[in-house]
Amino acid sequence: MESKLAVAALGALAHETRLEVFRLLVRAGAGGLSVGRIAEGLGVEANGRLSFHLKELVGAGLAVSRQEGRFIYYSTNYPVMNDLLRYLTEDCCGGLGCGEVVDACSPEKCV
Amino acid sequence: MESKLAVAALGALAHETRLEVFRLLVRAGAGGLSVGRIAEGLGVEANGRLSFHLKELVGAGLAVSRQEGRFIYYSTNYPVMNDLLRYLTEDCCGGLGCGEVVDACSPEKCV
DNA sequence: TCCATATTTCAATAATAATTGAAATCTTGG
DNA sequence: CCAAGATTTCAATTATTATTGAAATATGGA
Repeated sequence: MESKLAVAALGALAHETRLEVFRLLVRAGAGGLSVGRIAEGLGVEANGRLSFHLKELVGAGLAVSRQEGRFIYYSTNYPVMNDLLRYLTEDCCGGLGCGEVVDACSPEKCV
Repeated sequence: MESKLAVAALGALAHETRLEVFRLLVRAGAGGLSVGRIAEGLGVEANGRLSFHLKELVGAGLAVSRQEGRFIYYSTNYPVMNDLLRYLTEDCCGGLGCGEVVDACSPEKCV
């Protein structure tokens, strides 16, 4: 992962609402959630502000969206999330083997 | 970890210089690096700007500093780093066991 | 087609963070 | 104690990001 992508992703997460959205999506798994469900999960309205924050997460590469009927579903971009975590912990302690993130979450391994 | 602490930590990392400082410190391990060495590792001057960024990392809980002789050493705050990574991946996919960060780096386990 | 639900866009304003350069502090060897 | 290296503080300026509210678009069912 490039430094600029990581900065963009971290900047997107450095906001209370977006961080909660991200965590909600991580919990939701590969299927994701509609905007309405996200708003519900956060206890906020599905308004322009939420839409803006969702767009920011997508712009930073941390989420993807897809249209399904009249709903739009957002879901975590797991490969980018894993890249980001790896980038943060890379070569920890000079590579002395004290543990490094490989894949924090791989939805394809879910039961 | 509380949401506000996570936002502060992510905000501190969402900056090119600070992110590189953090990664440098992660690589350096528990002993950390003096400000001069950090500047060297980044290819910048040890000036007010770098000092400000280091203070930001400490303020966000991601690093700690200690004075040793006429040098000041900064090092990663590993427990906070691990908390942050756990916070981001918590209950991934609803807890279906697709892998979650436990401890990305535990310097006490280093060889 | 028309309506209701779902979601986004936009522009103005407000708030926060980054950069600069110069001066100040702190530490130890001579 | 003084000088030099190491690091920090501060205030002014500039740049970036967030919030608000209202209007716009898109979709599927009656």
